[in-house]
Amino acid sequence: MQPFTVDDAEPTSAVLAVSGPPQIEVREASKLLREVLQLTSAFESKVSSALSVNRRDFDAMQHLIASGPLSPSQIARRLGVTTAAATIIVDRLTAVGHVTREPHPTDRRGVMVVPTPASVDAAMGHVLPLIMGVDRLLDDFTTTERAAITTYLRRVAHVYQEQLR
Amino acid sequence: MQPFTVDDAEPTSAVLAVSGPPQIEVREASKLLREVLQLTSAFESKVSSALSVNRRDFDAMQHLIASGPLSPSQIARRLGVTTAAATIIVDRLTAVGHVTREPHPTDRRGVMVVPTPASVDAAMGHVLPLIMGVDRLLDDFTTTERAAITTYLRRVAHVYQEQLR
DNA sequence: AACTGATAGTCAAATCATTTAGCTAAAAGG
DNA sequence: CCTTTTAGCTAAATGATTTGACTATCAGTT
Repeated sequence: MQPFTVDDAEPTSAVLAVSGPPQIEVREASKLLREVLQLTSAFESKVSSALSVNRRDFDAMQHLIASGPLSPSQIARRLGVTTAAATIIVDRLTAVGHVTREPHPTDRRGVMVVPTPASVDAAMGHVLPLIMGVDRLLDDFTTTERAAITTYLRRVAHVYQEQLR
Repeated sequence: MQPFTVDDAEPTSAVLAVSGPPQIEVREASKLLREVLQLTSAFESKVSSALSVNRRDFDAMQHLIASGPLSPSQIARRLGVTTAAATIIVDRLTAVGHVTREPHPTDRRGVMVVPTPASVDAAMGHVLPLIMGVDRLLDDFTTTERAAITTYLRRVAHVYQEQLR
């Protein structure tokens, strides 16, 4: 059995759906938000294998691309792993040429992990169409609609942050 | 160094931000969407450890809770792992009492993995406040605003699906 | 300048998670 | 029946992460 088939066109055998899912009723928008979450995960898996790295290493790459050079400890903090793990992640990324280790200019203990331009470009090639495609959607809405969408998302983020403490 | 600190109140040393992040300009909403994605991941990690399971096993639980009893192969398909991995996931979930293995009523090869009511309740206790908190946000918008939000999310999902082929 | 405590990065060994490959039993379709 | 497919499992191999060192450096005290 190989992993990663995304179908799930399961018959589900509606007859057997005794003790089925508990019915939590939420609105369309809430369901769609959840769906986008799932799709993101699938998308990132796809890009990861396109760049020949595992999900975790790609996650590190995303941070490096979004924020520029980071130290191994910063990477560790952002990914929620130990610094030992970060060392190994940087080892793997270095091995495939996605990053280089540069000496930290002022702290001689430190290391700066710098994404290579070629890899940034490669990653961008996969990710930009999505980012831009999503951003362009906003053009089809009126100013007030756009404002509502932004406010909604800001509040969603806020609810998440609340629940995170 | 322990994992999972969520702060990242890094000084970032604005001076050193030479070769900084490439500036891809997108609108507020797009950034917020990305932020919600990150927060979701943090939230799920938190709930996972509250339920004493790893992220993957919690992912399986989410599917079981959302869809009701599933076979190990269905779990494997949904998580994108091998059926061997699914066996082990179900082993671990069984060990901590989150699921039971029941014989499939009609297929004697098959197994139904059933989430235990207590664990469903426990998981719901963590997840429902978030789900409901997010869904309630919609009440503060007008009908047309709500429609815009829903349409936006539907289209976002669509763009993701496009990029997934 | 010399001490102390914290921080940065790494390594080796142990632990945990997943895949690969192979196996048995049962179902499904000629 | 007979063949092929499907479901689930196991054991061994591989991968990934943590734990617990250890060294070098930094930053603040005195």
